[in-house]
Amino acid sequence: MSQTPNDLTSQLVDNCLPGNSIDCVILGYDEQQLKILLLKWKHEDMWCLPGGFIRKDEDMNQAAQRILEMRTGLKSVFLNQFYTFASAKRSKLNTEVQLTRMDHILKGLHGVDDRFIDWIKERFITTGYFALVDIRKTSPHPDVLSEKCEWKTISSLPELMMDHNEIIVKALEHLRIQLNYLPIGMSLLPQKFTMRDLQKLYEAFLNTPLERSNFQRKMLKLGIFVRHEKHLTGAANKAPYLYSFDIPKYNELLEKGIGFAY
Amino acid sequence: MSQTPNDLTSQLVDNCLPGNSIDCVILGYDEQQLKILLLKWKHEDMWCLPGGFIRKDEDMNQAAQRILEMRTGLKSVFLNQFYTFASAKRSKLNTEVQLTRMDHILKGLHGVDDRFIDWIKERFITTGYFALVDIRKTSPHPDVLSEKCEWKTISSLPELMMDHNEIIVKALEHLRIQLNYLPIGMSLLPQKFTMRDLQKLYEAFLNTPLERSNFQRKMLKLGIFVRHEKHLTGAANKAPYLYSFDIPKYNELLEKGIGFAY
DNA sequence: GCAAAAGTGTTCTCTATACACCCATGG
DNA sequence: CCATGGGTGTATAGAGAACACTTTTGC
Repeated sequence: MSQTPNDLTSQLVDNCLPGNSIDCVILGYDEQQLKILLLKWKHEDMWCLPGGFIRKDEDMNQAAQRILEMRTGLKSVFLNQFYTFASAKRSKLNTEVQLTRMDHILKGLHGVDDRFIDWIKERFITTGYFALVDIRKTSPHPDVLSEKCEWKTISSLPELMMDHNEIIVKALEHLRIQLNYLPIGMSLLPQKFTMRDLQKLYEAFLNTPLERSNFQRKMLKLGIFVRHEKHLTGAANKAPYLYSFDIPKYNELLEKGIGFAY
Repeated sequence: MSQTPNDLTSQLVDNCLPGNSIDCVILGYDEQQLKILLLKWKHEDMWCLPGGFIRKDEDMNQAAQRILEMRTGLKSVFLNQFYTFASAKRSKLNTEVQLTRMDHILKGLHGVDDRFIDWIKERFITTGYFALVDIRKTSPHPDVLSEKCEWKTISSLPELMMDHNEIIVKALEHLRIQLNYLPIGMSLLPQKFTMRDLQKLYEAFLNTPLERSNFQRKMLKLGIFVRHEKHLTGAANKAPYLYSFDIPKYNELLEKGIGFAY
């Protein structure tokens, strides 16, 4: 296994901050369900959040953007830091079996040597970011450790590595509390959508059904929508209007919070 | 300058995580104003947030509690992590003059050697915590670098070291967004208080005057208060009732958020 | 009695909610 | 013309805002 200045060891051990990492909870919405992008390890039924490390000359927020772009192909989407996980034992949450497998996978990679193994086994503090993306615009790419990168429905997530389940729980908690200040509609829906789409999205977040006609009226009264042509679905019923967001007005309103109760 | 196993250098360099620190925005309320606890450096007109480092075997949240207790004497108060500051240049925000002074102070301390200086000059990622405390219960203590530890009114803060002003701004932003989910009344006021006290507190947060009679009615309707005896101030007017929080009910309501608009 | 602040009442408006009704669409 | 879902109307109850009125306290 030849060592070049570009191999994994030098990329990480020499160029990244030791003991600090990033994990991304990337949220999407499709088929009326909230989904999270997860990675599956090579040859193992072991899932984890997309993550990475911070280069020595790089802002952590930049690093998170870089990681997000590598996994989704997306630039400039909504991305927020939400919590830093730093319990002393978090790297020890893996079982013996998991550790052995991890070792095996790592040693099979090109450019990994003992220096790398020592580096990665230290205590790590990881900062969680969450992103809101339009699933249809993403093209998921696995990283070197994984063979799959897939959207998983939030209500049926697999067991995850280390404390990654906890990280997701915390992300969703933050989401709930900040809901009124987050651009969920604009980030998660395609550019043009129906009021029904938007309602279903809110229902997914609030986990409760909302009254159709009141939702429509209250939303439109906010004055943040542009109405477009009607959308003929081919179904035997009245065609709904398509809407998009009036972005300046949307952002202005977001500052104050977009509150709902219905 | 003798080196013992208990000196500053070994306490920090050998026992703490490198490159990671903690800064605390400790919020109190007194004389109808929000205040933050700040430290003043020895011999210099240079202020900063109380902070510290994480021991190698210690959870970061524990470390924050330890730091808070050292500066205020308080255990078990409301303490929340809110953001991790990790721009690549944040340690380089100090001016040349500040750096020289810092060097001078550090070298004057017992148990500081070159190893320490090298350690402290590396890039640091700092995690911000904010605490809500009852000022009357605190007894502020300076740390080794500082000669004063004082409450400063939020509307007239001094210039702070590095990015500490930015950290405070971010803390207040988080506070504003999470306001309805934070136990501000219970944490910042003394155990017994009047409705007027509570109103003034909310006015300080919301930065807007509220209508007295409506505030009182709406608050009491929440059903989270216990009414006590009247409080005779000695002033020539009707004496107000004292109240305290019904803690179980208060916590239950907090989960859902205590919303205000008045 | 008077001033000041606490406590309670009243009125008006606005919003949330529930549900009724009509409209478009395709079979 | 019927079933289905979209769009609009309406009646009622409750919340919020403004302000009037009464009560308590010390001088």
